Amino acid sequence: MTAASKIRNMEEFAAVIGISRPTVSKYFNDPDSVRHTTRAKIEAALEQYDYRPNVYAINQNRTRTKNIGLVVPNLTDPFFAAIARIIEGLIVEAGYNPLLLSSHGGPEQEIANLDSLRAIKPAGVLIAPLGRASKAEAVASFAAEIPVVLFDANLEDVGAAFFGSDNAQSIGLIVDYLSRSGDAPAFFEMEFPVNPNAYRRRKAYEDAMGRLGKTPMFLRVPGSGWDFEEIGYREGLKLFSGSALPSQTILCSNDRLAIGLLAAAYESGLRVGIGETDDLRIAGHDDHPFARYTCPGLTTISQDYSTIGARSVAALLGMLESGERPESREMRLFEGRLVMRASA
Amino acid sequence: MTAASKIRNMEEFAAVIGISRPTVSKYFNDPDSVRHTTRAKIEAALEQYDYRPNVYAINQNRTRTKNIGLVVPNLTDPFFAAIARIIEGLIVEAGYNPLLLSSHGGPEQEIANLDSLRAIKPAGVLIAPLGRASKAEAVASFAAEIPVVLFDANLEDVGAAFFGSDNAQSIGLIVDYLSRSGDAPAFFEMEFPVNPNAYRRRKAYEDAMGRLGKTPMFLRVPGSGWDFEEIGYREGLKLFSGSALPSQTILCSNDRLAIGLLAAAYESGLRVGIGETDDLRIAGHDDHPFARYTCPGLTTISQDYSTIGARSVAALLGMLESGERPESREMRLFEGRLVMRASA
DNA sequence: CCAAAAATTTAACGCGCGATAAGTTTTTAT
DNA sequence: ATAAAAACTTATCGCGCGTTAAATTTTTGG
Repeated sequence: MTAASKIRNMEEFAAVIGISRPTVSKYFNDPDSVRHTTRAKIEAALEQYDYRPNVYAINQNRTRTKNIGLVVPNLTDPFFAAIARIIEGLIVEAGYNPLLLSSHGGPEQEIANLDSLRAIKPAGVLIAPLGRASKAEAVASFAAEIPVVLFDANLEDVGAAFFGSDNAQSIGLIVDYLSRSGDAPAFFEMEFPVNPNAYRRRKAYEDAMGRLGKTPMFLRVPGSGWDFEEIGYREGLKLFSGSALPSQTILCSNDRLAIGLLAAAYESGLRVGIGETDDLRIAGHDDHPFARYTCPGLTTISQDYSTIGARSVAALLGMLESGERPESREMRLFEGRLVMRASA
Repeated sequence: MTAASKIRNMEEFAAVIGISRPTVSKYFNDPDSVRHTTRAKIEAALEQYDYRPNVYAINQNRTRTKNIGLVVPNLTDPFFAAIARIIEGLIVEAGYNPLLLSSHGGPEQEIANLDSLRAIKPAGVLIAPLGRASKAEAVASFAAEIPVVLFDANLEDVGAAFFGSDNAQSIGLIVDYLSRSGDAPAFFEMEFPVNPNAYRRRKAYEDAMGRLGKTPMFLRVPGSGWDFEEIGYREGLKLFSGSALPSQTILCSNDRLAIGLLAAAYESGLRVGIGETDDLRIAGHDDHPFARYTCPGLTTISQDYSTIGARSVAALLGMLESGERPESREMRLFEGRLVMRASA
């Protein structure tokens, strides 16, 4: 376990085993490429001495490393923290080295992230773009240099593939549910959302209401940025103190808005829930990690992000291992699942 | 803006400017070390050609790089996500390159993180240890090799410095407040917490109650791991359906437990708040980003983590720039601030 | 046991940059 | 203007590893 003399480089390490350096080098690049007896010798030596190849020397002459970048819009959002964690695990499992970067909600940071990634010559990059705020050209030119797969939010024709949620399906599902079980919902959303999914959900809501022969009711509130809870709360207070609502059921564009709205309803003395005596129903979308613990628990749509993550990673690894980009851009949307809780 | 011929390395870059490579090299290591006229020439060329030094070649012969590791226990916890973001910003500001790693609540991952950090030869590392679950010896031996500053949770004598919250002060403050404004609080906590701060808070609660001449009332619930909301919720349901509470005021060891407990209270039909007609008061600790949006808003203690982050980074940078470790281990605890909301 | 195949060794180069020593040019101060 | 100081150039190593070609050894299959 303890090494008397510290090994300084691969040469010395090879020497103490009694194996040539090129063979050791081969081993580190692919343990199966050497005879199993020599592999055993090397691995035995690895136990004794704590030698590890110098990553900088390894990568110096490589045009591509074993690093995979993972860029998310905002790690402060538990939704992205959770999906990032899943994807990180998959990358490690595949023998690559994940590099997690958060854009903190800003397109400048997103571009800065891509720049730092360029510097480390990643094998590939997974990006959940900021969306509307994304400087799409910058991301596109990055994707022209380095294999990129997008997830969560799409940018038209950028990257080799996109995996996300089927907003049309999921919003349709929850509008349907809400309409069957009570009033058809009004749609609570920001006037100028940062995320393209928000626009898709708006459209999906409109379509779903149309199918049911009902007129869409929009509760469009001012506010920009990523402080969704704050916006939901602030605008909720206004809403509940003002004139009558178009519907006693409110579907929020996402859970974070709904969390703010629930707080506003509570503070306004409105009872939220599906009971006879309740004043209001509120539903969300995303199944945010905290949606279980709102008061009452938030009825919402659960995105299948473990599948989204898995498929995104698989698509990227496919490109890396084949060494070629797919002839056509793959794009898959996965269905959401209705999660019924007490709020609607 | 566009370069006809791609620059491949520093030699070529120096050639197109008409400057020698060593000078260019000097520039990249310290832009102020060259004459301002040559600096201007280089920076003008940087605009034209998109040359960037190969980070791997730069770091190959360095024993220390410009990388600073940042290890947090769990990025899924918005509290750590927020503090990580602050610290990241400070590191970038200082001209270093942050590397964010989450231990995902597990000591194995924490050690794995330290191992990956070792491979990139960081100048220094900031660690918020898992605490009780941390394999302290592993962290200590890491700190013997590489400059380390701990924050949030302390490990006895590990690292060059520790910055955290003064749990004795903050718990004292909120116990005092709760006692003055109503019943003295019972203390809701996990039986075997993962975090050493939890033990300090337990002790602080005991002391604070002692100072007030009251008998501590512990609500110790089973549960381990990091699913605090789940534990608070599950055990809260049991608590509220069982025998009478020792006090109508409950102070939770942290906000995430409180969030779960609030959900349980709501579901149990208990009204939480400071009003005459309310059944129960609940308070927390940490000022979790979502504490504003619970129903009712959660009274809690706000940790001064912008100061904790700033001091931690400053201490580490101090070591790096002086090139020597401080003779004595610095340890500072910062006071928490009472945040009064409707829950208590 | 022998030939063919596979694995390994030896020797050597190159990657992109940091670093240094000695010589040259430019700037600064008197 | 001139000497000293500062900045720069030229030349040259070395870092730790990947990679290759040719020579050698070991393994495999018949």
